[in-house]
Amino acid sequence: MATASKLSQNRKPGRPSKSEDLRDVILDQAELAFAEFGFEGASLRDIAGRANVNQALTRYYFGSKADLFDACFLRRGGFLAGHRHVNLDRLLEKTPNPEVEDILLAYLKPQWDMKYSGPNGAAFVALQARLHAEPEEHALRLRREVYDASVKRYISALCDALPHIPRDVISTRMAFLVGTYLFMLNDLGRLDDLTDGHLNGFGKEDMLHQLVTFLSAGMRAAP
Amino acid sequence: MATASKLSQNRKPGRPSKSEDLRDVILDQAELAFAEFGFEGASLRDIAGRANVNQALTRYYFGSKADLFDACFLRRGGFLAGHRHVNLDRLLEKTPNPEVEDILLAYLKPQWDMKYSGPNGAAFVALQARLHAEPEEHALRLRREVYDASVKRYISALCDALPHIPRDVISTRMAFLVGTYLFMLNDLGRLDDLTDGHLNGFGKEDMLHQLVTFLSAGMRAAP
DNA sequence: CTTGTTATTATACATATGATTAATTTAACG
DNA sequence: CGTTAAATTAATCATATGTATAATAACAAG
Repeated sequence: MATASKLSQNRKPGRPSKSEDLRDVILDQAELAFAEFGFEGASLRDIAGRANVNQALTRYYFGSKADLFDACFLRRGGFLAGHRHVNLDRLLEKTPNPEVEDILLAYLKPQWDMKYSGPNGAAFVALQARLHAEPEEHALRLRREVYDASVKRYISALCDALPHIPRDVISTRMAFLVGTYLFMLNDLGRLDDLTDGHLNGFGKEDMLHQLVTFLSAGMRAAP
Repeated sequence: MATASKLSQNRKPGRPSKSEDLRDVILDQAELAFAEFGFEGASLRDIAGRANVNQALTRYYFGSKADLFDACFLRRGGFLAGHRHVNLDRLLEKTPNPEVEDILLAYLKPQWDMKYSGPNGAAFVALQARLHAEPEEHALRLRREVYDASVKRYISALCDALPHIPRDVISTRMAFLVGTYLFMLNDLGRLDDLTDGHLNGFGKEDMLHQLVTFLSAGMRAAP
């Protein structure tokens, strides 16, 4: 562990550790606000207020509101993509020819865990769902930048596991999958409405298992 | 077909046919704007401008901005739910014990057709996707009001077709399904990104078929 | 035509917002 | 301590927005 003096050497002068904290505090609160109200609905004043910080600080650190949103998304999105990447590495290392279920689980689990890691994790799920519903070109670029590489690796893994199914079909089904789990995670709390409350019997892990079962069967279906 | 004189008798005095048209023109333009920019992002001025109408007219006809949004959603949402209802009626009448594929197709086709019925149909799909990503209580009530009854009927039909699968599981999978097709329809134009352009070979009908295949397999999966 | 009701517009109001600038504080360093 | 650069704040700007009101236009009825 680095000593305090070493840390202060690495740090640029005039930039104390406290400021790094504020940067993250702003990001955390922005995450919550964007998730709850959407990009247009959230206001910089509100975000700054939640963070107990002057509004101009958001501009100082992140530039425009759009830049703040991007920073928000890239932070946790990058973490998520990285986690997925590692999961697939480990799986392929351990099992040369993994089952479809295992591949899907490697993909879904990080998002799942994030959702239940706390309010900000859940907020990020909502953020993703919103971003997917956004038709703007910029939103599309963001998503591609963060996720595309990882998704393509998983498509390849699925192709290996399902050699009799054309790659085009697998790609399409992978897109189905993204919609399914995103929507589902975001809507989970209200799923009871459809089940007349019978859903309470399912725990979080049960639900993940159900999702994997459902999606694996879809992946395996003869085209 | 009613004569012009008869029509003018049915109409309330002081409410000429032209005004009914404007009401719909506003709804059409609001639909496009809400779909493109979201509820907060769309502005009444912009909507009124597109409709070549004074902004105060939106208030005159619909009240608040939120009311306009609701009217927007209920109009086409009601049409959609009705279409689904009829489709299931006809299916059950024709085939007492229909296949899962037929049930799902009856559910999905109306939305599919709407998407390709023109710009406003496509906009409504985007609107739905946005509304689903919205955590507000009001958005939830809207969706439930429009869709819940219809969805529950389809769940029952699926339970009959899959007697060995518990109702809870079917309900959950039906929720999966909604997420899948909504995001997919909304994302369809950009699906090429994942397939390196190979998707062009699939026509609209092919894609619907692929979706039904995928979802049917998921529905049938042993839980 | 006159009247009363509805449809439509022109205009104004109050406010919330993102951006911006200048001033102030904080901390590292010589 | 004093200097310097970065971090943080206070205050202002210009504007876009939803709401609201009053005036006008269109139209049916008598």
